[in-house]
Amino acid sequence: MERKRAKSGEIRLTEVAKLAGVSPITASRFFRKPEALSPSKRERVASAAKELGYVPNLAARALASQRTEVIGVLIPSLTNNVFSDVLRGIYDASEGSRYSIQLANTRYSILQEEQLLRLFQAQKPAGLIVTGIDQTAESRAVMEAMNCPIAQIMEVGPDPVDMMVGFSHYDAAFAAVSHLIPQGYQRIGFVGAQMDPRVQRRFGGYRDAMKAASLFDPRLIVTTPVPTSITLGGSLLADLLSKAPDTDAVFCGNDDLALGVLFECQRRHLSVPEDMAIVGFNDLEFMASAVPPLTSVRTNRYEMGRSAVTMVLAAIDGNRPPEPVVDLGFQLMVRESSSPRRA
Amino acid sequence: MERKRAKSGEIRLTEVAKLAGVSPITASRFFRKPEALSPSKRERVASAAKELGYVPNLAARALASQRTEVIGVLIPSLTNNVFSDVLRGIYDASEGSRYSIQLANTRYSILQEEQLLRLFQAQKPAGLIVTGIDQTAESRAVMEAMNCPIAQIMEVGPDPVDMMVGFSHYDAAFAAVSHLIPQGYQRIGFVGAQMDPRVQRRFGGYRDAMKAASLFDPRLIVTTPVPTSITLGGSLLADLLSKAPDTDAVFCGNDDLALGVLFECQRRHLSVPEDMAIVGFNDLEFMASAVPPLTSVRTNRYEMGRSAVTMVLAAIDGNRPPEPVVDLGFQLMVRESSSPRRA
DNA sequence: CGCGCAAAAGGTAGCGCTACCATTTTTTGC
DNA sequence: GCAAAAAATGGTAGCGCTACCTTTTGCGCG
Repeated sequence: MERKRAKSGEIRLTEVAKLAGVSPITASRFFRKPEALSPSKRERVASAAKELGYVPNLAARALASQRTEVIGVLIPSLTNNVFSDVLRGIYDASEGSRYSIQLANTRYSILQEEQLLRLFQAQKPAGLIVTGIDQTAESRAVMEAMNCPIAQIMEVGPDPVDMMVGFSHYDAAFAAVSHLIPQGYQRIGFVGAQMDPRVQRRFGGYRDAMKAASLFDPRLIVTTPVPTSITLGGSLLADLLSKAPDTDAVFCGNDDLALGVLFECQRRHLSVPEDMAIVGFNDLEFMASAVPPLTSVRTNRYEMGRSAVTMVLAAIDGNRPPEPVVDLGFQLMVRESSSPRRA
Repeated sequence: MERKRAKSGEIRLTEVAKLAGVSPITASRFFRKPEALSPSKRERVASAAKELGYVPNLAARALASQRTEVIGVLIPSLTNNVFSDVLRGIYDASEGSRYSIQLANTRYSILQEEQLLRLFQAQKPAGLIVTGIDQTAESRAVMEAMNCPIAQIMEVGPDPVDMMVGFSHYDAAFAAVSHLIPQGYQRIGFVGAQMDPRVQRRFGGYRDAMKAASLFDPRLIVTTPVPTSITLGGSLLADLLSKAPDTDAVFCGNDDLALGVLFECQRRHLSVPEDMAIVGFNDLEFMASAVPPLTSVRTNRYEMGRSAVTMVLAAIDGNRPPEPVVDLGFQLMVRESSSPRRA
């Protein structure tokens, strides 16, 4: 009894072709370029496929055609609301294209990122979207070897691997802090968590804006590598106030911290902005509906995801954008929490 | 000039085998079962692979072996914080296993879900995790045809496709509302958004708890199919108060709405809980740090993701759990926002 | 009515890997 | 010290699909 390799038992393209009375290659074309078939054959293949419940084998397709219809996406966190907006943009833009998104989570670890990139490499994605511009040399080497369009998102900077869509966190933070100063605030604290590269650049903007106004004081700075959360914002404000009780404003590394700071102010019966101004970063949805509404830096997260995919898809089709680096900018949303000081 | 099919140009296993002086199949084994090689060959293959920078071709592997090392995950939303916790559990549990997660977003559409399931089917994942228990008949048929372990998460119910990890949204809502009543609240409103199946079951719990106490009144109910947000919570409370100005408590379909309700109360100078009690659902991180702290129903989201993956992985290895349906329960977190009424 | 050309369809030969045996080498038991 | 069992290795033949090229068909036109 001849024992041959077990077949998968699934319907194959050949069976569909046979039922439709065409050659396998014609059936194959039906799924890839239906307009290349004559209407009669198209009809026959379609009904044969439906009758048999044919499901194409993507692995076989990928192997034979040497390409996949997958776009890999690397993001550092799923918990952070910021990325959910980026992802919405990514998913929306990929909708309708025949590409599907493969998401991976680096957890803010560049080593994890390196590993995931190698995993993606084995998958030969048609395109790649990675977060940030601080990859390891090894990661860069892998990306450069991947031979597919790559978009770095969230930031802009020199020396893109391929394409870039983002904005300057430094400039945005600089603008936010520079807005507070003429409003009459002097003892402006910085609270930051996670301290990933982007938060560090925001800190840089804060520092330089403060120095430019001769207001910089290291006692006004409270940071932690702990992942960000709303609760953490409260503790960090408590720390800040114990170090610098005369703090009259806080620039927060992100909006979650800002909301935590607001709650802590409420708990301490500090009124905002009279006793304490608050400025956040990202302008998440709740900032406008908090009481009082909180000032923040609006960033175009949805659009960032959307453009990254659009650029990658265009590049796959050979239409590279004229300018590989796109700066989407930011917008300071001034609200009651940073109103001019009356004192 | 003979024109043959273009090779990918990448290093293949054969090349690695040649350099290592072993047969291709031995090299292949090195990557799948290294302990089956003698130490000397293992060493030689390893260094050959490294020297050539070999990257395995996953498509070829999947085609030849008839399986993949991918677990498909279908969730309805990326924006909703609830799922980010589930996803963390999923990613954490898959870490270390050789399986990778392929995430897809149904956007609360069962038709989208159907389509994505078909896409997954073509990929032959080793396992599948889907959200909820309300799939279309067509979706169920696809899942049953997929011949891989499947876990439904977020809810428990009768008739699992395969396995289930969740809790009863009905019971949780019933418990939350039943807690409010003996505290002295009578005119307890319900605000809900999105109104996906789980929120509808929460509403069922609310309704039945209210009816059981003879407090049910349709004027106390405000819902919208619009996706949930914090801001929306404020508008829904406004609607509720215009329909039923004597409302003295609100049970919110989720925590975002609850926070929005809190902000709206602050805006209207209604004190919580004296003028208005608030109860949310899910117990997101901010509930405990809000001012006042907000009562909510804690759900084991992280654990849900973790167990789902653990169960699927075990099932892949042939170790099906004795009980296919796991109820992770819930916990009512009573906080100041639902303190006993003084009036 | 045959010619030329484009469109449609088909044949062949892999894509890079692993399942399934068969074979060789090493270990073990007595 | 030798047979039997176990471990390590190799040869062969696909997995299901599509690239590449060739052949057939359809059709307008002189």
